[in-house]
Amino acid sequence: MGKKRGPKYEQIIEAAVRVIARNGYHHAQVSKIAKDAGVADGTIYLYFNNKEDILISLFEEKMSYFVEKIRMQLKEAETIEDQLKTLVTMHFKQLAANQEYAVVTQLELRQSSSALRQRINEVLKDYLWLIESIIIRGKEKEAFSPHLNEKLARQMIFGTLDEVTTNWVMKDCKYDLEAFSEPIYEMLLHGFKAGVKT
Amino acid sequence: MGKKRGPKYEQIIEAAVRVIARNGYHHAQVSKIAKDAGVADGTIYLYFNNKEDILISLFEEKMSYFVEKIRMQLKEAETIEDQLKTLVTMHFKQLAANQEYAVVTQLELRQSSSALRQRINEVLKDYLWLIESIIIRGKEKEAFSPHLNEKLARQMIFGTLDEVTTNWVMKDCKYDLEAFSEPIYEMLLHGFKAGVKT
Amino acid sequence: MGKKRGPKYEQIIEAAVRVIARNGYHHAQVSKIAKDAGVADGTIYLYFNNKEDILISLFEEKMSYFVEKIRMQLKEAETIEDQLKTLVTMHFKQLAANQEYAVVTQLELRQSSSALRQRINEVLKDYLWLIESIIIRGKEKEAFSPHLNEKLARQMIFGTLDEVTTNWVMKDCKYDLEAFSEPIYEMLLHGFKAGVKT
Amino acid sequence: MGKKRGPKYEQIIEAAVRVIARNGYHHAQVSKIAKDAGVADGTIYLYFNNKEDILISLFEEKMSYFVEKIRMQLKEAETIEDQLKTLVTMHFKQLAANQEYAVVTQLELRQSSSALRQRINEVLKDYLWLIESIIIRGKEKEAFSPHLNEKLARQMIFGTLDEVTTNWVMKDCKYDLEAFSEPIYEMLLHGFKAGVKT
DNA sequence: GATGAATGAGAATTCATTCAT
DNA sequence: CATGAATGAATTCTCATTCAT
Repeated sequence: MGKKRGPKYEQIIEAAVRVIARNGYHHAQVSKIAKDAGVADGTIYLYFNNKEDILISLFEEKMSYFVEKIRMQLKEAETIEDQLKTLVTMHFKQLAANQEYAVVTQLELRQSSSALRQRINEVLKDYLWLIESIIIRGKEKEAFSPHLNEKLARQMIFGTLDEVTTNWVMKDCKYDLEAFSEPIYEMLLHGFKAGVKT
Repeated sequence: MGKKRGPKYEQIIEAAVRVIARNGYHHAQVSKIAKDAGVADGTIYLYFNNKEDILISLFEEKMSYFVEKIRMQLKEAETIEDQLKTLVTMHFKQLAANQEYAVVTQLELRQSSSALRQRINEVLKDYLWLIESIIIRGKEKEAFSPHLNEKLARQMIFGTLDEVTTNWVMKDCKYDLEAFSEPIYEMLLHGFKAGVKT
Repeated sequence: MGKKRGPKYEQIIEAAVRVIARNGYHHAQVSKIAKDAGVADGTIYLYFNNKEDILISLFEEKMSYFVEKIRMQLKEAETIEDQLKTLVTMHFKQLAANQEYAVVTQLELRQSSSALRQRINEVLKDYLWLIESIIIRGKEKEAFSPHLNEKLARQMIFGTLDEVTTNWVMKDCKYDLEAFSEPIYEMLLHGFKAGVKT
Repeated sequence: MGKKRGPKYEQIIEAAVRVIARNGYHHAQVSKIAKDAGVADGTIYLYFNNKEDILISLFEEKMSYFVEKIRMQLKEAETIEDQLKTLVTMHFKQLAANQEYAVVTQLELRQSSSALRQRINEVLKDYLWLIESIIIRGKEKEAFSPHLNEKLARQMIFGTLDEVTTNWVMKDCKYDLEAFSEPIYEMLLHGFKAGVKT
């Protein structure tokens, strides 16, 4: 049974990100991760139950930090508009700041079996809910159309951010992702505002 | 080398869709596909160069039909608004009508190696360009904001449609996907109209 | 059952030599031979029982011609010494004149299964016996040592000619094989003369 | 990558000799070798890079021992004549002592692809050079004809020994191979001595 | 006679996981 | 705690041969 935490736990996760980013999901063997982490193959299994568990843990670890950072910034934002802007900006900013991780989440981890992706989605739920709560508050405060379907609006936000980021990663991160924050924010905002008296 | 066309070519593609949808990408062995298609294993290789070629061909075949159908419907649409509406509606309608295929594209085929996904993206380009051309015409006809970034708008459309469809597939296609056409269309339209005097 | 003879019989044999020489034994598929011979795959089986039969027949055909040519030349040779000289010279001369065939016999056909090589040896027997008969006559005429073991002497002749030819083929036939006739003849002759009063 | 040596390295090589001798080259599957060696299939790949590597290693291992043994015996031989005699005797003696290995080298290993045989020839070079050096010394010491072509003489020796051994193996090793040492030695010696004053 | 589309058996290799030390 | 040697299941593709036309 994986007994989490300990210095090696982090080492292994970091090694997994590096190995997957460099070699691709399908060439990221446990033995490579072990070597990169500076531990023996068997040691991996003292910290994780199996290979899938490494990937889930990697995603959990990184994602909770990702969401936490956004959650904190959102507290600074006063209006709903500012919150939406903050969300978009922070999403791009964090992924642009960690391109190795971006490659892993946008491209490599998607090659995992559908079973694993189900579990990854569980981890994502926290973030999706954060997005949805902005929509809900936007409707309450009449900043967004009262007819807005919250789930669909959330899917539009996440789908758009994800597609834009994936395109950027597939172009080898060679242009400025954060520059898209403003136009994406604009389009989303207007999409949600429709019918609101201004 | 695969000499395409012939009745068995279609049989094998259809069998591949069924086998992948039922067993998942990683358990879709060539022998299973052959059996389901009612041909010998070796026969597969008279029509396809290798397993990957089956998947590419499957996607090409289905996707070109998918796009062609939308392209034809678009001709009926007079205004840009109608065209956007048609795009969204037809996208959902066709995937809703072929749930087995939807599972294959939204979930299973994404597990393919990055090499294969590169080739899948090539096939997608035709569709992406069709979407982008609607945006461009929309700007020309001043139906959409003149400041609209065409690529980003295209990514918003595709990202949204894809995310909505994937969520639907992951919920086992148990609700009505086509019902989302209207609200999604509305959000997208307003997102693009922004700043246009009406 | 292969009903030999007919123009295609020869075509197929010649095609087999060419295909094996160019592609190597392991890449000489029946379909390639058929194509090169300008007949359908199935036609091969009207003239030969199976793939092995093509190879055996090829060897038989070529070998009987090879031996016949030597046998005829031997008639011109008056002394045993001349006969030995003729044998060596003709062996090299014929292989040097048909390098494609030399590659096939010296390198490619040896990769065949031991079962096939057993049958090839059967075909060789005629030639081996021709060699042996020279030895025997040499002993009778007291040109060779009376203690000579005929089988061993024959193996020495054939082993030497074969090794020399194989080395030549492995060096891409790029030096003059026939030039070795004289020195090889000399060594063999003296090897057999040993102890004979001269 | 194969980390040679260790008790299993030897086990696997010995198993390969047995399996090939019994089943023939083409039926010597890796799994059979593993089973015979008493290890798991995968273990093979901890010691060898691939199947071909087993065969090369087998040949290297055995051949270097074979040559070393002859080299040592040659030191005991004072005259060139003794050396030639030793060479012939030891060649036959060692193969006669290990009939399973003789079958492998004389028949089975020759079925390998030309790529593999190229590598086998590399290993053989050491032995061929040992033979050639005897010829050279023989000429220097005027035991052999000064006109002797060293390469051809070497090919005569090796070709003869090889042909005699192959004939013996094809007759199921059922007569005494070593008994041929003397007559073969005699023929070779006289072949090389020609023209030498005695 | 001639065709060629269809058949289907057979094997090397990888890599997540274990467990004796 | 940590190690790393050993395990063994699992799958694509080739090609000699057949037989309906």
